[in-house]
Amino acid sequence: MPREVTVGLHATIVAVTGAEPRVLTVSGGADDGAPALPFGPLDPDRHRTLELGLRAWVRGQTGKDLAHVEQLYTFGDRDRGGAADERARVIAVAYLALVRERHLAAGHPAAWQAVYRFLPWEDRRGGEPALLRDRIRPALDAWIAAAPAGAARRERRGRADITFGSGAAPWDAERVLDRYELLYEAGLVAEARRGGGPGDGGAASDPAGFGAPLALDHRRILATALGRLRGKLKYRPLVFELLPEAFTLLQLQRTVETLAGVRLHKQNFRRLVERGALVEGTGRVEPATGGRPAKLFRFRREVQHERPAPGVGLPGLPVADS
Amino acid sequence: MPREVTVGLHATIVAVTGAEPRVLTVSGGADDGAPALPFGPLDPDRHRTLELGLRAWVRGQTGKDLAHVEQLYTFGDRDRGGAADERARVIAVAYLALVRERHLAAGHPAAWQAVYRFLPWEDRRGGEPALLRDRIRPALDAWIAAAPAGAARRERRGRADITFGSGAAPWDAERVLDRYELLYEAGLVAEARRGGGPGDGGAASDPAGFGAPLALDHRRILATALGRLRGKLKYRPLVFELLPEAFTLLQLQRTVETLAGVRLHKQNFRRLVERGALVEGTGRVEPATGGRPAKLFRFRREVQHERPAPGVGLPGLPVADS
DNA sequence: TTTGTAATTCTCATTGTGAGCATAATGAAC
DNA sequence: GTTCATTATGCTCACAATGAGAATTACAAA
Repeated sequence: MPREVTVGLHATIVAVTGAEPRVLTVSGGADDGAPALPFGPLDPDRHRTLELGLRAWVRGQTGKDLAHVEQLYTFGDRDRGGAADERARVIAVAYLALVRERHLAAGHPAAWQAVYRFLPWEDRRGGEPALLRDRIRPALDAWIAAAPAGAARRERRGRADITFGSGAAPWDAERVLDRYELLYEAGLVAEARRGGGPGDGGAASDPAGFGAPLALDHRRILATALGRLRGKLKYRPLVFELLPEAFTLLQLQRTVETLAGVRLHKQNFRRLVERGALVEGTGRVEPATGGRPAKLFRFRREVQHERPAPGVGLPGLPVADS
Repeated sequence: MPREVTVGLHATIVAVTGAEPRVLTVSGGADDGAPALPFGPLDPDRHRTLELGLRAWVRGQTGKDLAHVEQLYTFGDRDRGGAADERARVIAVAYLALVRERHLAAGHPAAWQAVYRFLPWEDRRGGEPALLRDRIRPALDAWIAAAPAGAARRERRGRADITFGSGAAPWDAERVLDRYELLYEAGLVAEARRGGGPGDGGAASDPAGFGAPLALDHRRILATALGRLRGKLKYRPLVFELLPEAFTLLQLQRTVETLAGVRLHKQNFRRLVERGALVEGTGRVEPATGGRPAKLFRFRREVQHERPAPGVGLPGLPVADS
């Protein structure tokens, strides 16, 4: 008898609070202790569309309506990081959702976690993190050297240079998934060492320094989500889904930086925002945040119907603030 | 008893021949006569991954191995353009595949069709097509005028301007899906008028001038594929999957133009290709194609490991050849 | 030889991007 | 009450990328 197929709707729900991007996780019910992304099964009888199905169970679990929702990717490997299920084949349709508040309905097993706990090498706001220099690059060098000399080794070297940046190639903030997959192939993230045995390398802490693991292939999904989010910031006004109604330009910039994982040049950032006519002043000012009071702005929703790609442009290179 | 879920793997197989992008279709087995994209069901027992499943049945059907394959989107609406199936909920995972040859194993019900038969407004190589000026824009104007005056109408106007271009917004070649969906909402494509009755508006010809329909939601899938392909051309060297081993720069340019649906400035195009070090000379020349003989080039596969985004840049604006 | 068609080389103006200087407006420290 | 730290805001400059086109070269066919 053929196995059945079930469809799981996975949500990567992202908010930004305290200058950190955070993701909603539930305590992992899987075979290891790692937290998991929340998900609900598709009810083929009740959910008219996949997205509506997702919204329905998220509302049921957290009492919140999702603002921005977009489909990310469909994962369907037979053994998605856990033990293969003998009874049913599980297909995971992953979504990215953005929410403003981090408030949760009380009594839920869900919790907000800093995204960079799971992908620490992605946060370069303070320059290249020591983790990258001291641990990841050496480990990658070893992985490269482990390949037979010649084309195979050059291939590994090239991939590492492109994904993690090097002299020639800068650092492409969007290649989040490429980087995670490279670390996975090199056997450096805990998930790669999970043979299927319970508790095998799946510690929720991060002793090795290569980021805390998530259940099954959920860290891959999170990497997909962060990469997509970073890419889309450039040409869609997504940041505003994460900000309060009124905000200062510095808040806006910090939120973008937080997601992009790099610092931006303040004056140029403002030039872009103004040129794009993305915001309009409210007339009010934010009472002193430590310096000269900042004007408060609100998002001009009309831009979406005015210009083709109204995003908060990320520059090519990460640039330090002056 | 809950309905079962089955997963279909849909392939948008694209090749470029005779200065036209073509897509592989099969004669529609659905409730109308429109052709369909080929697809095969996921076998949960035999296919280890979704992509392997797709490759397996494509190989079985056409005897060909796919070169480039990427996942596009997962469609799961209950009523995906056809009559709702009472027994099973069908989820469609759509893929884009690129192939070089258009040769088909003999005796197959598949056929290559020009992509622009289904999306005629997307081909602007000869300037804005008359279809757009004479039929689509007037029809859209009527649709806009049909909305209650005020915000609703401005919203429709804005969407039409952005997706189909206007004075302010140029023409964004990548917004293929947006355009199709707008035409669908405005009730202008045949699929939108299919109530479910057989033969209802599903004629394979194109009397109304809004493109030939495909079965179910397959034209939506095709639009997704073309949009993705156009976008990815810019930062990935995908064109070369569609070209022979050796080619002239004009062949390369024509292939890009064919997919992008716009003419490009020859000199600038060559500058981009050279600057990107995407190709290398073979030393041979193409014996006269009508003028001065052209050097033959081959793709430098190494670039993929050298630079982060080695694409054949599409310019922002469509520019006539000089 | 003339003509048509491409291939190839160069210029040039305009715009966009990365960086940095200078000035203004606050609250907190002394 | 002056100084200082901190942030907002305005302006300039160099340089790279882009869009457009002139000019020149190489070949086949008429």
